[in-house]
Amino acid sequence: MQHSKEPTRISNAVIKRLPRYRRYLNELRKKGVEKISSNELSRMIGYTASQIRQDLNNFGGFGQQGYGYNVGELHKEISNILGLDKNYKMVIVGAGNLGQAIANYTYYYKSGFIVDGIFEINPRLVGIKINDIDVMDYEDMVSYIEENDIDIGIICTSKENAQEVADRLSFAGVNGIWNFAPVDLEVPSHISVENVHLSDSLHFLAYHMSKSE
Amino acid sequence: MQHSKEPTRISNAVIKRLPRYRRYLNELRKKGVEKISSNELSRMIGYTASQIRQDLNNFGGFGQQGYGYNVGELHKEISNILGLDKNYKMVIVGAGNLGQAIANYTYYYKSGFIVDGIFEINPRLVGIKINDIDVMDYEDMVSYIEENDIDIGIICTSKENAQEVADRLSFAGVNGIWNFAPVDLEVPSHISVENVHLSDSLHFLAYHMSKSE
DNA sequence: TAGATTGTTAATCGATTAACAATC
DNA sequence: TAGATTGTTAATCGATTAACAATC
Repeated sequence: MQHSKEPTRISNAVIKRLPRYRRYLNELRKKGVEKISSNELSRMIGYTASQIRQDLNNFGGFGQQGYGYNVGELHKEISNILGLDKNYKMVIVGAGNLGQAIANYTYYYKSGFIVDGIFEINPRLVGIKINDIDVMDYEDMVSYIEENDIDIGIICTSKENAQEVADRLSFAGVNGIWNFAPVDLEVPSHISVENVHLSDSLHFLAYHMSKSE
Repeated sequence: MQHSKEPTRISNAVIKRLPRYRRYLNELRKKGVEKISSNELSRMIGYTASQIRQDLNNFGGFGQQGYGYNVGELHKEISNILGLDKNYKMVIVGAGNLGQAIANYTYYYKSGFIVDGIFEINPRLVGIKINDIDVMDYEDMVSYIEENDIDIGIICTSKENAQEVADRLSFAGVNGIWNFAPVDLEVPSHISVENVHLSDSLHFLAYHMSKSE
């Protein structure tokens, strides 16, 4: 009860649920729904009402007793908590299939994640454009990141090159790394890493498929 | 102590760690390392030795007291547990950027996941090949899946179409769905769904970036 | 045999759920 | 006011870690 807000560290289990809350709230908002109770949300999302209230109260009391939560307001609060009230400048490293796919995949633009450039070693690809984004020489990456205040590096290289790329991104000063290479990276503690391990995901699916037969 | 093995359900927390164990064991194997202790593994992977032993003992005693674990053997055991001792036939639904990327991304081939076909509504794309895989008419998907014993459907459509696709895949008889659309699907309980929610992943990264400043 | 390391039980920690008083 | 629903504390459940006996 002393001091300001957010005294305790919030667990990742809670944070992982926030984007999902946000997605449902966004759908409700688009449908013109103004108000929602934890019970109604529970029925939609599948988490218990108790958990929803518990989760939200980690960040403050967004609801109103006897009424529920205001959909638009809660959506905005969660967006803010997630850090979506600003834009993020990103570069992709590796212009292979995966890098190209991510350059072309514009879904996340809406929430302020902008791909600013693509870096590649293969000289054949340097100079072309993908989805109107320049493919540049990997050797020029560090200076580019420094000069353009890039926030996030997206690693789309082979697993053999991924650590070297992570080192260079860290040195250049990104704050976050979105890693698609199937390897765990070592980076300075002030840099955040989020892994998308597609093969792990597929193996997890395989497990459940082979069990349910 | 009665009955056969695996009496209790294994938690997803455990299963999620298995692909990671497997990756490290594979690297060790390639380096020619034959034997590893839970303590050495712990130092590499970052889980506690206790947790590693606990995890592995959910499936049986793969180690030898006073010695440790045989790398090759353990790798194989984990592969089997995950269901990687067979091949999986997959179809991609949606030949947009993401679908094309996945068709081109051949990383998971190595572990027996084979893309057999791509289905698309847009008639302009029907008939072309992507990475030597036929793009076929979405209308023909159900019969194709039935005739070719497809195991997994990969959903790369918009979120608006994803549920309809999931319904059709379920009807056609796939056992698993790998869902890249940013929406949670409803499917019969015997079908396994694994979500890759790229925007959620990016939002999770954004949270940690904005907190560590 | 002595040393090492597993397999497994017990203790701890953390996350989820239940309950209910506060309050709109 | 009565009814509804939150915010929050307490109870439960499950997962992780510690400890150690079993055993190679």
